[in-house]
Amino acid sequence: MNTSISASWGRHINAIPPQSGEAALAPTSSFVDGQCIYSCGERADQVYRVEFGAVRVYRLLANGRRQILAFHFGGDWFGLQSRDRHSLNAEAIGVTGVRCIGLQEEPLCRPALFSAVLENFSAAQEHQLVIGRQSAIERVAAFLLEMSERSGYSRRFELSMSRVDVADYLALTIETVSRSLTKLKHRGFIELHGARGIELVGYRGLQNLCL
Amino acid sequence: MNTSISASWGRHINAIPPQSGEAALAPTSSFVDGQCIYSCGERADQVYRVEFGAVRVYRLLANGRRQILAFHFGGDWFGLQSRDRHSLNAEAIGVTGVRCIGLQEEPLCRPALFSAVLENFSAAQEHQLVIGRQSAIERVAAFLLEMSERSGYSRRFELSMSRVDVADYLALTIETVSRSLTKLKHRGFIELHGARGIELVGYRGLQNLCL
DNA sequence: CGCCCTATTGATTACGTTCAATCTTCGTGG
DNA sequence: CCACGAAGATTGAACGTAATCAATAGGGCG
Repeated sequence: MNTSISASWGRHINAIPPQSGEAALAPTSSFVDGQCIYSCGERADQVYRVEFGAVRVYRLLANGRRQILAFHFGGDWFGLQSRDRHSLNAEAIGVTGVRCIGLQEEPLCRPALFSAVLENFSAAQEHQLVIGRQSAIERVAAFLLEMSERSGYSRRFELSMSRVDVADYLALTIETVSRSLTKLKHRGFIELHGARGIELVGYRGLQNLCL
Repeated sequence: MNTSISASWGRHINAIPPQSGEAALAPTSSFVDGQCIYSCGERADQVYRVEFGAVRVYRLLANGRRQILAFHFGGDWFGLQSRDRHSLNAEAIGVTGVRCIGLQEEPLCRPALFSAVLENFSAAQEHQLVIGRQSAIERVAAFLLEMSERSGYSRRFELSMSRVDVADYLALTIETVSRSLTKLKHRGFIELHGARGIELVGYRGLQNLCL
């Protein structure tokens, strides 16, 4: 059995009106924490870009197990699928702004979209490596480095997601994530500032853990 | 520690001359078992399509651990990267024919390529689910169903890869793969015919295992 | 037929999960 | 501003699954 999933909000209704210059192609919608952006089974006729906040893309398995496949942050494209219906769910993490672009307006083969998919693909492969062949502590170290990279390689940053999300991203339990963080702290690689604050003290040490 | 990796062959030299009709755009090369098609660090200026045989795409980690990210079979495109250099290795499994297409000749945004990437991306995500949240026996069951699907949903087929490859694909050890196969046999889901032959007796039972 | 490589099976160990209890953090209201 | 409560996070103990180490069996090829 796995971590229980907090109730998700219903779908979003009120879209922010399109901003001048961007015209009707790219309306921005705002979502609250946990709100669904799209869900498994829906038609996949839009592609999305995170404006602010963060997004988790995940799937639920029969027995309640959840796997988060990716986190997306400002500037990231997401929601592209090979089939015409979504096979995954996307939810906002905290207050999040998302720009939606209809695929009929947007040529599917636009270079920007192409490289966005390649980027997503590449990230998925990297993550396969992490969850496939890394130990718990190595996964957490890799995760912290990834999050640091996403905040412009800063030494000190705040995680936008809870331990449950981290665990379901790394295919671990929250307990193991917590224990691994504690070990990293004791080894002098990181400092913890509250539940979300992370400071990377031994950046190089963390990198050595990951390979 | 992990399974030791058999020595790989050097790079391929003698390409089969381009076939009439396909012109110089798509020369087909033939590879022997274990031969390298491309390796990590090389320039990624080509995209490939499997003509016959099979291909494994993998990465080696520092401590000798190997993760196979994908198997590719006849008709599959592979080798597309987000950066200009390969971050992975590709090797032939058995005698394998591969059609190479230079990216300068081929517009990167060609619809066929786009959907090929989406297909690869989708497969990578599915595999993330399997190695992230499935038990050993569930992974092996999922693998057998995947291989069956790749052979046209046939009930009886031959695996093209060894147990080591299966293990490194499923992020398990060969012993665990072997034990899981034995369990599946004892439960009446499959029959084993030699080391490579698989017969799916309880197709539905296998599917129930995977979700 | 015999050898070597691959696969299977067995025994033990180690790592992460599970179950359970405590502590921290953060939001709310007095 | 502090006290309270609830949710999230940490820590602890026992358990279970897969890894490891080791030995045997099977299959393919000379």
